[in-house]
Amino acid sequence: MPHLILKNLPRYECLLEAANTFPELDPSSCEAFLHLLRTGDEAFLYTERNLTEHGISHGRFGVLMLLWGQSHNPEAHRHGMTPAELADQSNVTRATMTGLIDTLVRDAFVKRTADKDDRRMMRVALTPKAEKFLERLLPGHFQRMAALMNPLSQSEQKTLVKLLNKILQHASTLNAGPASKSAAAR
Amino acid sequence: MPHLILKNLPRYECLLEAANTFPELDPSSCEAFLHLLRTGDEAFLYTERNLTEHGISHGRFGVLMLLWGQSHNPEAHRHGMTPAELADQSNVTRATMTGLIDTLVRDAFVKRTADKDDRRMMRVALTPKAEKFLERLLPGHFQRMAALMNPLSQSEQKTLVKLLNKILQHASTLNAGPASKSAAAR
DNA sequence: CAAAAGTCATTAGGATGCTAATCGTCAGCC
DNA sequence: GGCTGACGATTAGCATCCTAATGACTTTTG
Repeated sequence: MPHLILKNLPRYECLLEAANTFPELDPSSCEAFLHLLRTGDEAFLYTERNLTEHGISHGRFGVLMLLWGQSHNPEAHRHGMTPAELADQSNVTRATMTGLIDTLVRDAFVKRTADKDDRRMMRVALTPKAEKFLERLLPGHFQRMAALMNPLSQSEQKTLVKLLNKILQHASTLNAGPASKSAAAR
Repeated sequence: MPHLILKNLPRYECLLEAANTFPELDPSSCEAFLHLLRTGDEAFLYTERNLTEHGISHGRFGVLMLLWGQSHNPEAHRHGMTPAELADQSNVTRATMTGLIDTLVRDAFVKRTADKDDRRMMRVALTPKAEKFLERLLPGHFQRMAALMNPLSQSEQKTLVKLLNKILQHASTLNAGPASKSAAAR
């Protein structure tokens, strides 16, 4: 499930040429956009391979990390999280979260317990098995991140983060803003 | 199908703290990695919304763009491309490409014709309907790319591309290299 | 020339994640 | 107390993309 289906990005000259046909095309923006998606795909692929080798999908890993982060947070108010909380802090729907939790329960990585106060809710918590699993998995995972960013000096990494953050902030407002159904002329 | 399941990236201090538990964790690399994936997701989401509004999936759009690029390439040797060529230049398998072409044929966006010389092969080519569709769709698509990159000056965009390219080159070798089955200790 | 090996497209079956609809529970209001 | 509307979790059905296996065809080789 790559974000960009193109393996070889177009040369800059091709973008310049295409801009003759489409005046809306800004070659510099387009180049940056394509590189962003392509690099993100490749980086994602590299870490995901590690996860699948350990028999866990990316989505399930994300849920484990969310729970792990919460269980290691001193401000944590309660034990475990509800499926709704997990879904809200992820980029998946509640229905999808139900499915993710299903498979995690099947593999004994999390436990579902009914909330005492509100019987609509469930609480999801890591099992010791999951803790051990993460302790085995995470070192390699972090090593891969470091390996990926190896060609960049620390200051280059800071620059990258700064630039990406500008885009991220802007994209978030763009994505959240036009919930008004009609974003483009049809 | 986001790459990163985390909506809110961890604060840098949390990474520093986690590095105490996991000495393999390089906070700066980790931060850069997470920002890369997160920003890529958000940027992707923004352009994909435009595509779904026009009733086309991201994968199908990619195939159309590949065919469009080839048909506008003066060096193009022959008319159309084979499914294998399309799959090789994409990030999907040949089986997936068959499915993508199926739906594109159903929507009359491409035509399948048998290759005269090699009867194992098919040739896939855009229909006039697809050309018109792209001419209608692409301006908005390019505008979205430009809008996304708007907060960055042109020189910042160049810097971003340069940094991303370093990562991309390195990640490509990392991904292609260890085809030797044993990438990590099990 | 004919068997073996390789290539191309496709099919079958599975995993993942979505939207929409459903069921149970809670909270406000008469 | 008993409706009514809102919310939490789940289910059902769908789309996408994967791996592995299959059948048709071409090329190589004895």
